[in-house]
Amino acid sequence: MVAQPRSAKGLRTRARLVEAGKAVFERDGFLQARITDIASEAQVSHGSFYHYFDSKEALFREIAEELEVRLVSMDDIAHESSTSPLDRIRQANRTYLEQYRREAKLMRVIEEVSRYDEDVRVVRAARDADLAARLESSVKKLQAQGLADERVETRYAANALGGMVAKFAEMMFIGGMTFDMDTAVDQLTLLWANAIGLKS
Amino acid sequence: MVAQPRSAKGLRTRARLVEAGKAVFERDGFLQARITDIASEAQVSHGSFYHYFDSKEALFREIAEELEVRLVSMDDIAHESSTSPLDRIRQANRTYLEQYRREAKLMRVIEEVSRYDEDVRVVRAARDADLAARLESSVKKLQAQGLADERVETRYAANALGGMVAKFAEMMFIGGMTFDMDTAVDQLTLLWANAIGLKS
Amino acid sequence: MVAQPRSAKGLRTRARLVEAGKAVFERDGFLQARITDIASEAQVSHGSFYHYFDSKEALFREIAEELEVRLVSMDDIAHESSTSPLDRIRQANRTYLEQYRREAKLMRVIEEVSRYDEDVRVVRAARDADLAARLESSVKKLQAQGLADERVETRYAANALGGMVAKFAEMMFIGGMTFDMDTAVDQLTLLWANAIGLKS
Amino acid sequence: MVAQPRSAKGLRTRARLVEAGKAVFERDGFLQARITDIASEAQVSHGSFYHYFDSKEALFREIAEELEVRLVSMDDIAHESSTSPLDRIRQANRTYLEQYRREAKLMRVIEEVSRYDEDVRVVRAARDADLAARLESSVKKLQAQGLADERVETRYAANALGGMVAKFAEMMFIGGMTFDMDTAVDQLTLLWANAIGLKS
DNA sequence: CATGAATGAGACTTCATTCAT
DNA sequence: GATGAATGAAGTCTCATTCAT
Repeated sequence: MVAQPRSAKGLRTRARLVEAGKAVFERDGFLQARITDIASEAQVSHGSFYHYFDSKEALFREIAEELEVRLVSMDDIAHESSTSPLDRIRQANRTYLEQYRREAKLMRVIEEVSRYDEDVRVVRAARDADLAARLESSVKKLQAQGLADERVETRYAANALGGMVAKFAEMMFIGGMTFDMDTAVDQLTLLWANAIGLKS
Repeated sequence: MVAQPRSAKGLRTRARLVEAGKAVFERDGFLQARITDIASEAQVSHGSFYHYFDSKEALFREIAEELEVRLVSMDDIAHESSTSPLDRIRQANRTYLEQYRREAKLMRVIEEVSRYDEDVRVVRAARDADLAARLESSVKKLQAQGLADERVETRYAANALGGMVAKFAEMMFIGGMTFDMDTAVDQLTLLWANAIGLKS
Repeated sequence: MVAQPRSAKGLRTRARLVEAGKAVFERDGFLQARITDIASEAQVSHGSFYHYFDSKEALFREIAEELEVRLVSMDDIAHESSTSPLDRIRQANRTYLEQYRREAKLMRVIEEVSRYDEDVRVVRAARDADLAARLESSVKKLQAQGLADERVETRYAANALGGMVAKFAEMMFIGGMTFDMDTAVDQLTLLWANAIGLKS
Repeated sequence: MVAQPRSAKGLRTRARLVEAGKAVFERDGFLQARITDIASEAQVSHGSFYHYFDSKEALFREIAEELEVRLVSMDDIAHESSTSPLDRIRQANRTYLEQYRREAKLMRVIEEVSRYDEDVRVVRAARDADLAARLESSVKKLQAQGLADERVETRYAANALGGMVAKFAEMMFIGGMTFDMDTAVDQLTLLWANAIGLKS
């Protein structure tokens, strides 16, 4: 049973623990991270951790959720500024890769934890689902306008192409494979546009 | 350091441990699996495990490698029986999905472990790299024949499209999303062929 | 060291803590009861507890003492209104059982704590001793009047018979054994009167 | 999950742990006893404890059960050698007090733990119930032979008088009150015989 | 008087691995 | 080859109590 901080000081301490958690998780991974390390990184006693969080899992879930929320909301912003279909796709791909790069270390841990923590898996999957839903409606619109291949099943395509970008980002920023950012954006955009048969 | 079994009995015991390991890893995941469980599943005393394997990791690596070898070799076989480029792509996609389905439980654990065990990650990545390499040479050939979009950078495309299929399989067989197998094969093939601008 | 409250407000807060303590101890037992729970039950901050009590033990001792005082003092009242020796015994037994029933939950905890807190054990034993002392003088008087068995050693009898009633109450109200109240009073009285050879 | 020892050595180690547990529990009480102390008393490593017992509670339950079994079975033996009703009562009382004295330290801890461990409470209560049942049938028989007060309800009397002896033993051997053994036996026997109106 | 943040001692428990038989 | 007893490092978590505000 954890307490919500009721004072400014408590709020600050809690925030320090979140920051410390991020740093330690990024550095050591989830399993290797010890409560003790997180506490001392945050300059609080070991027991104070348990004022604010029930467990290591609870802290990680909060960090993961916060990241997911941030990524999705930034996605939204990105979309508004686009114009032509091709530009929108390019913009979305660039945004995705750049965000992934910025949070690559944490993404690596999220990918790890999502394999054995159901809560994190759900949060993680929600972002993919959200992305896929938007892609799907976008492809549908293009088909309706006669601008995309009619044979493409939108649900399959959205998940496949969304997965393609996600996996590519993972290979690029976590897997250690070397790709050039601009080329990556261009190529993913080209493959995507081709795949759905986008007519410029 | 473990001894290679020299007697038929030792060989059988070792094989039983591998089978037991597969069963327990599939059931409990890597972290939850305990040596004790594996040993008793194999009807072997707890201590005997260490006659044959250095550690839990060592056993898992062997199981993972064995699976990867099997998957890649089946891939090869699949390829020989194909004819037209489109059929070859279709056949490759179908084979991939079917193999993944067959070994989904173990694949899940491999995905898990590859996040924190470097050895497993390398093995896991090797398969993707192998697949990508073949895809790359295949796309190159098609471009040379004027049958594929010249703008496509083969290395990027191979990794992106290989990743697309891999990720789709994961969503389908581990992530719990519902897709129809035949439709999945068709759609992945369509997207792929479109993506590289395959001219029939 | 704690301060005695000097203000009416402090007095009320202290009383609330005592009430809350009783409730929580009755509900959770002594070991399971946490200061936090008692404080929040009393609508007081966690830290305020230590304004009024040195420790969980100190609070419990106060509660236990207050209860013991109540039981004993009510005993006295009961005695004054009795007439014949048999009636007095009956009345004492009934009073004891009824008081025990009323405070059964707390008695349970007192029995628990008296096993590992010397102070509580002393308080608890004092009541038995007090009761036994009165019983002893009562039996002595009866012997002097030729109304009770001369062979009975008053100190042994007082403790044995007092213990009999105490233990019976515990079995009945804490141990979960089913006895009828009126029958219990009658039987304990009969056994008691017989035991000391009371001549009516 | 604990292992049953399968070798003579294991059997010995387990027995050592039980002995060590008894010693430490008697010395420190249940709450103060630490696994570490029990293990080092038994000259085994801390972790070895968990080969044989799930927890401190599990070990204590075994010790308590073993004692109860021993007490009840010794009771049986005692009964066979008696002759007249009065002698049988005297013999039973003496046996009870002597056994209690012999195991007083452990009885103290059992009384303690039975207040917060349901399993121990049940085991503890079973002995009282067993004793009460035998007393009851004994009183019934005497009533049938016209040798005991007809007004006595056997179930109430059995529990009350059984409780009397039990409580007296506790006061005498745990509570620190000073009583002479022979006098105690005589007086309890006298009170008991009187209480049920035993006609010699 | 009241608050609640901070502390840290202290114990439990798990399980991979070693080793004597 | 096989057994299973023994080890002990390592880390989690609880909660009574203190103290600055």
